[in-house]
Amino acid sequence: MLELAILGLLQEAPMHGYELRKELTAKLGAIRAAISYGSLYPTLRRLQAAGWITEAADTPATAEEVPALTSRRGRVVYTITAEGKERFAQLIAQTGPETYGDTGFGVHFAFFSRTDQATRLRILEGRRRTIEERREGLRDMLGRAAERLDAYTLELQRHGLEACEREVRWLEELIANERSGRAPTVPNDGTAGGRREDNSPPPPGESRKERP
Amino acid sequence: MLELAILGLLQEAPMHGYELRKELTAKLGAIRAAISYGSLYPTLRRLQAAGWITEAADTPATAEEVPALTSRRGRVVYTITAEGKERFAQLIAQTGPETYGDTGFGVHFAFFSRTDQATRLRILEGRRRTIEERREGLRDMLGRAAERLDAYTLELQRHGLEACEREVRWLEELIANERSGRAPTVPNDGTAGGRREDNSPPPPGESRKERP
DNA sequence: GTGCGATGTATCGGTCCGATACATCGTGGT
DNA sequence: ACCACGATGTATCGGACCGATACATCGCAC
Repeated sequence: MLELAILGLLQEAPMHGYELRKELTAKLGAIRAAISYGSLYPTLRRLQAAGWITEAADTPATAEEVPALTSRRGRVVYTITAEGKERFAQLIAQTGPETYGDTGFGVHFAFFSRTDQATRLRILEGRRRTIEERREGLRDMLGRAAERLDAYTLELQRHGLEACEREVRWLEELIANERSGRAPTVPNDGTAGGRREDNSPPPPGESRKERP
Repeated sequence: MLELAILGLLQEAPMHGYELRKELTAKLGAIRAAISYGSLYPTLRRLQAAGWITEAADTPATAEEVPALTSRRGRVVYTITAEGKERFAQLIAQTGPETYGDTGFGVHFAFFSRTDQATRLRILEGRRRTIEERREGLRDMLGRAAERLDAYTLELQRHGLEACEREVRWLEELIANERSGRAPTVPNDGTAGGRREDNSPPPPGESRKERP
């Protein structure tokens, strides 16, 4: 999963590790907390060994002018290679069980703008299937096995069931949208607030002021 | 996390691995898919080495009668020890950042019927704090950095934000309920009260008897 | 002038997962 | 009478990922 995410991000611009982590956190913030360096750096090493990215010290071209003190030491910039782009295309196009799990789906979805429509549809439907199954499992539990579980566990299941139902509805919408031809849900104009059409009552006083 | 869950389950009844996994999946079905044997068995080994559980072959006492053919071979039953119960009490009572993450919170919550009220409250509030922070991060993203992200990523964030808001509301309810004294929430029909004959006496001034 | 938070790279031990292997049991189909 | 198949059941291995930790630089506020 990390491999896919890194390759996808480096396709937008070369970056160094710290930056990569920040972008990763921004892009995947909805599904995972923050990528650990303990996985990031080894993965970068692995990608480099496979020839999918290249590593270059970030010494400015005018290095001789400020050689020692301000030398920006250590900063290592990673760039994706042609083989890396190929690898990304291969990873992003392939679907399977691991694509439908929470993390896998999230990462794939985050790169939907680089995924062709047929694959997008396949992933959305596979994810829906997965969540529907989880939902049915929870329904069964709340029905048949309810008396075996204590009230807290039951409440947890109930909350999980609700989340499943909600996600299925969300996926339905996305699938319908996808089939109708238009790419994303609602296009993002410059007004930065996402869409609102169902709920979210309190917009007013929020017009972005500059710093006081 | 697995350690806590296993200790908690074995406190209800001795079990063998397969059964443990099923119960684990039932109890934690809302938060994780299914526990892998690749983590279950090594953890069992670890718990046994620490003296928190004991292992016993499930050969029936009348084994001599049907020695070879129907010998139920292999079946290994694990039982929690006194030290194990102590360890569980210690684990269930301690709170910290890892208690507020998705998995950690779920496992702790699933054993709330064995947790004293003060700890329950502390965990619920910590979780709420964590989700609120995640929510703020997503809000910022959707506000400030919206133009830097494509429509699909934005939609993912929006969905994540909604989930955060929903969970915060859920937690508020649980906290209010907890403060008011009644143990679990009372969801749909009010008949969800399935309890087993647990003994959870240790914390004073907490344990709820079922007589109003 | 100095402490402190952000930037930045890197490793280590440990937890957990997915794939795989293998054996037994009951049931139903042919 | 046979056996295929899915459930039950135990177990290991390689790999992905995390949390803690260490260390060094930079800008800036006090």
